[in-house]
Amino acid sequence: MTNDSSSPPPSASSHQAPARGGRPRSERAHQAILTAARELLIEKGFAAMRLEHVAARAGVGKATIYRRWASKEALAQDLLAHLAAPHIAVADSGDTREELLAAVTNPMRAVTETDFGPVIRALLSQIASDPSIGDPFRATVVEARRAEIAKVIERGIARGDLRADADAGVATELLVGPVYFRLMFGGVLDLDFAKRVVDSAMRGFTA
Amino acid sequence: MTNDSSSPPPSASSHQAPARGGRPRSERAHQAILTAARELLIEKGFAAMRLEHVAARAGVGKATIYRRWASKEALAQDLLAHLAAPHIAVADSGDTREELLAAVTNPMRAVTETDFGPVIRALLSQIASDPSIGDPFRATVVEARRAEIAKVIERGIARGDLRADADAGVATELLVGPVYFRLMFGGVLDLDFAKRVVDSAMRGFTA
Amino acid sequence: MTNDSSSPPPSASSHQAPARGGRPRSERAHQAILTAARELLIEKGFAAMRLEHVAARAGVGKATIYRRWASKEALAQDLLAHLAAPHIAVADSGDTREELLAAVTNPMRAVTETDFGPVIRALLSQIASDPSIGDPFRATVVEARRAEIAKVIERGIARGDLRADADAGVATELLVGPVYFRLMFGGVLDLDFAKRVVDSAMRGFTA
Amino acid sequence: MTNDSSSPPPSASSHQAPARGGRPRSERAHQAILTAARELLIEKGFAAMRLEHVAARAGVGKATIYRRWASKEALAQDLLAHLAAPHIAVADSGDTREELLAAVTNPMRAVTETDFGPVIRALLSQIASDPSIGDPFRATVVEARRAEIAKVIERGIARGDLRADADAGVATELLVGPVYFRLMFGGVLDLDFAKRVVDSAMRGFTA
DNA sequence: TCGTAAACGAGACGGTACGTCCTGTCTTAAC
DNA sequence: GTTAAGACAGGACGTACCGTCTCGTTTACGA
Repeated sequence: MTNDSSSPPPSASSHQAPARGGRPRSERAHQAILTAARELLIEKGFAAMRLEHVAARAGVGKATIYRRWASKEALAQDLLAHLAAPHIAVADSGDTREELLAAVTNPMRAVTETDFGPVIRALLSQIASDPSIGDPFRATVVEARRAEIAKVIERGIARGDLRADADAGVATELLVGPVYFRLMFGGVLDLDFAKRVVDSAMRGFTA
Repeated sequence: MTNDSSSPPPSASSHQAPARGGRPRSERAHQAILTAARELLIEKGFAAMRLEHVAARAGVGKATIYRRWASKEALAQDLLAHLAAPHIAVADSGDTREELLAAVTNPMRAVTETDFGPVIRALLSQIASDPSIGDPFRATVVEARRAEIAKVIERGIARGDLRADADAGVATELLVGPVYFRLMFGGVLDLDFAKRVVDSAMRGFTA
Repeated sequence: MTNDSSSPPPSASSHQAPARGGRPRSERAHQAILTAARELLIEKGFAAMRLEHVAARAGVGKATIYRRWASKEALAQDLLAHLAAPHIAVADSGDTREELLAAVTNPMRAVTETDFGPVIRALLSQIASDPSIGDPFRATVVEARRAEIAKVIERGIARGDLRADADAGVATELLVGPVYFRLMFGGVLDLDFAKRVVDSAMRGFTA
Repeated sequence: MTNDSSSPPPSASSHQAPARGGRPRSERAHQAILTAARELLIEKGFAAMRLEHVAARAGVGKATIYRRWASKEALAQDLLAHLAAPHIAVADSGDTREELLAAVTNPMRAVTETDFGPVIRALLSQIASDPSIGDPFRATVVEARRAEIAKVIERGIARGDLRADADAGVATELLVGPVYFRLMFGGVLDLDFAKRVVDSAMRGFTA
């Protein structure tokens, strides 16, 4: 992208006013809306979350919400992106097992210890069915995590800890899939679970 | 009120009329409702599916729906249970790898080749967040699949194909988790994918 | 009217449901809406009368109002027609002056002693500017009054009380115009005023 | 704050800026607002006239309107007063019938040939129901017309053309009432009508 | 020739109401 | 006593304006 930033539809985020004169948009209102939306999304779920109630809880007029986000979906996606970002990176620790464990515990902790858990729980259907939420989420959060895990596998192969033909193309599924499976379908999500997933994935089932 | 047989909630299924005199319930209406509900759930998603539209498409009054299901959730769960049942069992084939592959391809085919796919996609949030849908689903479908896979692992160990300490407690997550991960977050769901999941899970990543 | 009653738009009144099956429209709701609308129209005026408040005061959903009247204007016009009807007729009393006085006091009393006063005050602009209200009002109420006064003039001429060329074409304007003038632009509306209007109109100003 | 001359409400008109330093009010903006307001009042009526649209059409910010007029009512009343003023005076012509005719044709022409017609049509309800518009209108326009007609009657009596007890207290109602009656309730407003009103009022109906 | 001060166009603010739609319940006539 | 039809009270939708409040800019006056 080399254009000089003048294109009106703010492709990625929703933060900018459409520029020029007039009273600037209130940052206070913006944050109040995001907070109220997160709370109500968690309390009521996506379907039962009412923008009318978000506005009331944020102490804001409905128009102030619609000025920034075109729909409930867009607001929810913004929320999701903000919450997911901090729990993706896996640092190069020198210890391959430790890094694989981090690949499991990162999403697990995000999901059990932060608001990302209830929020993504509330939005699973939308991510899976509604491209207007799903596509941006896949393009950013999911791809970032996949890339991070691919690097873990590469480093493990380079260290000689993992076999040379370890399948990086399904590693994310094998390591993170179990976490989301239990998020949806129940089962404890603790460190022991994470370790058993990593052990099984490393050693395999075969005798 | 002195009768004791008229209590409305039919504990298990929703199929029986409360018996007694009067015009019997129409089987035609029942099927028409389920079909219309399935179609609209797939077309619009759970949140945007309107009982008003279900009634209209089924050529039925709204009261006829409420007489049989207490809520939109109950109707959706009924739909889900009917669609999930046929894709769980894994036959004893004598070949452990083949059985593990079936444990992956069973849910994968259900999800890609039948209406179970779009329906569960539409209901993921409800399953994850709403116990009134999630609990029955977990208690039946998920537990049945978990038990089926546990038997596969047991048979594999008995045959000597799998190591004695293969962790059956996370095997379902390792084999089926990847399928749901891709269902939600994108990625092809084909036989090659299933084989790579099974291979990785059997051999492990370690050198 | 000889048509077979199947035409859907109820040309005159707003009372009939569009017929056939289903729950019939509630007469209680209908009356409650009319009462609440009359009260609020008088209290607040036409412009500041809110259908939301009419609904609330009547204990009715907004849709129940919109099912019967297409707009605030239609509801107001219905109100007006009901209130105007009883104050038009002038009985043949045998006394011409008495009948002319009745032609003045009839609208004067309607306007000062009944709800017709505040209601028409609130609707003057609509009657004068909006044919959808004005035309029906003119065709019924105004024409009826004009015909009634024409008969009074005729009887007066027949009795020899009025000159043979008394101009019936402007008699309504001369007798009723003053009442509406004061309704709009202020001035007392009492029996003395009515008598002075009648005296002036009978004797004329000329020496 | 210790000054006592800065109090904002300019008692009579709306034209003066509150004086002192600063940029003077723009006469261009003032006229543009009045023009846009007149057009929209005529096009849409008082209730549907939006200050937001007035501002847009005048190419002016909303605050610029509110700086000059406290409300939509005040703006409308200003409009009305400006338009009514030129059609009130009745010159002493020496001919009583001619002057009485002028008393009828003055408001008739204002109403049929100038913007005063559509404007007052749009404001009748407000004049009749809302003292904030009605009182100033009565105090200026109506009283001025009443005084003008009283002088016509006086001159007519002095000339011996009218009877000594001709009732000046209802003359305005008798002469102008018919014009407003037809403005509201329909009927042609032409010279023939004016002459018939004057003839009837002068000669009376009595034989 | 500069502040100082107010008005300017623009547009966001917290609200209220709009007219539509949907929910879950209720009421009818027909079968 | 179930059916299709449809009215009911309630309440959220997304839009449109209200009257107020910043903004950054423009225009005049007095120091």
